[in-house]
Amino acid sequence: MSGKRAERREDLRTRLIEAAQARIMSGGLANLRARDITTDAACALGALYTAFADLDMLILEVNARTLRRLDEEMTMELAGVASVQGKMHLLAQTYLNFARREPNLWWALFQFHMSAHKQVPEWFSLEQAKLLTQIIGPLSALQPTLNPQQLIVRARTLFAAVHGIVSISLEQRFVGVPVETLDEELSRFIDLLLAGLPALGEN
Amino acid sequence: MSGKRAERREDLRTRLIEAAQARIMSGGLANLRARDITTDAACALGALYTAFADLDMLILEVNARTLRRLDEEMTMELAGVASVQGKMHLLAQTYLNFARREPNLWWALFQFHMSAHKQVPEWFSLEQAKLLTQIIGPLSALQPTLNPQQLIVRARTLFAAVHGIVSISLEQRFVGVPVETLDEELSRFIDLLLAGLPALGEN
DNA sequence: GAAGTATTTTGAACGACGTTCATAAATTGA
DNA sequence: TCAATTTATGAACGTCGTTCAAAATACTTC
Repeated sequence: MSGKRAERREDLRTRLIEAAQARIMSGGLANLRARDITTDAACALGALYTAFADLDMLILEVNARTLRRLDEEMTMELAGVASVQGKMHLLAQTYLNFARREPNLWWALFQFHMSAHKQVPEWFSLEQAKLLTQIIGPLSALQPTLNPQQLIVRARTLFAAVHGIVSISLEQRFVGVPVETLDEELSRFIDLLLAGLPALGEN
Repeated sequence: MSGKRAERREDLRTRLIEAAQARIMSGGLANLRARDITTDAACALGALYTAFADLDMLILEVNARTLRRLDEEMTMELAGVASVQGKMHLLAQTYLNFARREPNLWWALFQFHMSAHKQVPEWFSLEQAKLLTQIIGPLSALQPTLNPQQLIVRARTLFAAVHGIVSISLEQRFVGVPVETLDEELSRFIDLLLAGLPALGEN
């Protein structure tokens, strides 16, 4: 029976992913070690390379999980909200809260770059695209003249702006800037976007 | 004569910084190797650690140079511009152009995180703060009711937003989003900010 | 169920990395 | 000139991701 084989193999993959996730969560991507992961997952060092092509691919799986959880959380939060303004505020706040609650896993999403010339798998790109879809919903109401392609570009721009604000604040890159007022500052920023986006017209 | 000593020491530091800068420029921070740097600088491997505490401190020197050049470029570009709107547009465009022209050096500014529990030196934080100052100038005209501390926070927010847009676009994190229209998209975004900031009032 | 074959698991070994340090070379002061 | 002191050197160390021959396990056939 080859089902047993696949089952054991899948179990190993799951253990490795969960061990890696726990390690990233507690120590950050920079302190992730193949030997620690395999020890935690109770398997040999070499076993990692029977389940994944290399450490990068394992990290990518953890990142995919993180993206999925972020996406689910946004879907949950957005469920009971009717107004476009409320949705936009909630998307930004949920993003900020997620980053604050799980900073290391969130950081891993962006610290990670595919090494050498290996391509990011398509399934991961699709996972990323789902995040943009969350924004496109309310955005299309604010800028109804944009076509689908323009909506994607605009959604990416808005996501990037919010992400930049959240990330530069959380990593405390600039000294002497308080991190406590970030919620308020981000909310003001969304207000600014909400006020300005309709005026952008067909662009 | 101890002047000779200091002179030779400073010469070594300069050679190492320039070698590291060239290596980062051509291969990115991820492919920077201590052995490559010392070979290029025509000194022994151990010499690096007589001139700098470790590789991180050398990278920090390169990043400081990059920050200075970016700051100088913005000062130059802003020289002949009178209108607040023009200044804001120019700051964003200059930032984008710099990132496009020297992507690896620009990336190194943000990829780099001080390892372990070592603190970023004060002289580097001051160099970073100068970037914000460029924004505070025109910003204070747009929001004259903000006090100096509020201006710093707001300037950081605007910088972070623009940086997020530039970085996520340039690293092409989201597939299927064209990078050609980035200038136009960024300019629209600045328009949005310029239209909305005065309306934010005293916040 | 035993024997033979195929698959999987293992961890020692490899090469590359940042960093250190005993030693060699160079410089200084008398 | 020569001893004292400072500086430069690169072999060696510990750690990392990754590989691979060998051992262990699973499967097939009789």
